[in-house]
Amino acid sequence: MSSTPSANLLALVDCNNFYVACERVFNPALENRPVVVLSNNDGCIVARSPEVKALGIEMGIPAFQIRDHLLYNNVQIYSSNYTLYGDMSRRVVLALQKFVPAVETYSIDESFLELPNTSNPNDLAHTIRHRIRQWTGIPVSIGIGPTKSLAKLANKLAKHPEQGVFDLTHPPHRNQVMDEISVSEVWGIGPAYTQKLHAAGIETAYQLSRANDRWIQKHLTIVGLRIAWELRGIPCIPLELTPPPRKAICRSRSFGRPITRLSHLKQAVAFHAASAARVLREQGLVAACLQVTIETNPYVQPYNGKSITARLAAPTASTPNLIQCAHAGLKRIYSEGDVYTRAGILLTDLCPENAVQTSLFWNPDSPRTKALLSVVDHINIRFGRGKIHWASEGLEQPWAMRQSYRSHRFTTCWDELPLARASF
DNA sequence: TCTGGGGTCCTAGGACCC
DNA sequence: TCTGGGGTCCTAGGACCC
Repeated sequence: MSSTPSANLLALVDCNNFYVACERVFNPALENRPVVVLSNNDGCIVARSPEVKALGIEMGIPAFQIRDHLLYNNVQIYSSNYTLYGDMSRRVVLALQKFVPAVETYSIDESFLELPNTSNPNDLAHTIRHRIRQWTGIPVSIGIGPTKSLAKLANKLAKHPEQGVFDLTHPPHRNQVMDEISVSEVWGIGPAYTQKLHAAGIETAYQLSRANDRWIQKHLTIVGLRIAWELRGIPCIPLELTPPPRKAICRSRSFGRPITRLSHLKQAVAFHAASAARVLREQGLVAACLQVTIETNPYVQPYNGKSITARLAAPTASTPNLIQCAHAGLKRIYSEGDVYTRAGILLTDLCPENAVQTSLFWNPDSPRTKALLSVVDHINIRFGRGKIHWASEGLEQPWAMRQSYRSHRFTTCWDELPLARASF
């Protein structure tokens, strides 16, 4: 991991209502109309346009609970289209790199930038904001501060209409502003910490920054202490310009409909194992440990969730090996009669492929196996994911997730390019 | 009556993020 | 009928060792 001390000012660039913004880029008729994007399986609301927020529809609520409300208000509904959002996110980051060399991609819709000493940070932020909109179609807000936590807080204020950029660099102004902000708005302070802080009479971000270090560490651990220092303007969370090595790869999904048969669970588990194995190979990693999880509906009693962890005979990135291991685990935790709604795979104990001690007698990823997997990966990259897959992933896939309202993969799929019509 | 003490490693669970 | 998914970090406590 390479990290640089944040001596310079930092900016947090956050895409506004990112998933909705991506849909609007390719469908301008959605501008000024209420739009929501649903989670996988069309379950919950995960992105809302400002018009939807104005209707009082909260983030994260199950779509079925407000179906009538959505219909009545003519809200446009989209299934999540991560292929599209991932590609748009990549374009935004590329655009940011045109302005600043030090960019940390923090999430699909947020990046931290280290601002050059020489520039006027506010002018630069306004320029970046304007250009990102022009080049990608995505509106962004930018918060500026001497630490990541302050840049995050500034970004919240930049989200206010007509604002766009907000600067929390200068202490007297900063403290005054922080005293108006609830402590629950601070990055890293969730519901549990908020409750503890309120019980101690700490209500605002400013009060947290002034609280006693020993008290903070005792009740909010070292994590809370770092946040408090950051609010004082002392950098404790470094900018990470190269992503730290992955520690785990998880693939897990609710089913489109409940299933009971072992054969269907085997398909789903093979599908997840194949997907996780593909990520391993993309990143040049192998896994030594695999966990399989299956669950019944947690909202219906009796709930039954089971998982089992197995150590692989040797670290591997081979899809057939991982599927075999996952199936062996699945057989041990499956119980007939249960109605399952979800399955998942977790790969841990990851290490770089070239750092593995090979066995004299058995190497699961032999040159022959690697060549086969490489061909499979190349075909799927060239002709589209899933063009060929392992037979054990199944053909019918009755458990596949619901995606009733997905837009086209406009930027990554030849068959789904946007159409433009011209009339003369 | 009375049962050491210190270190390391691992895991589960809690808390947080987007 | 219908309730997301993928991560990280930290701590406490148990197991184990000498």
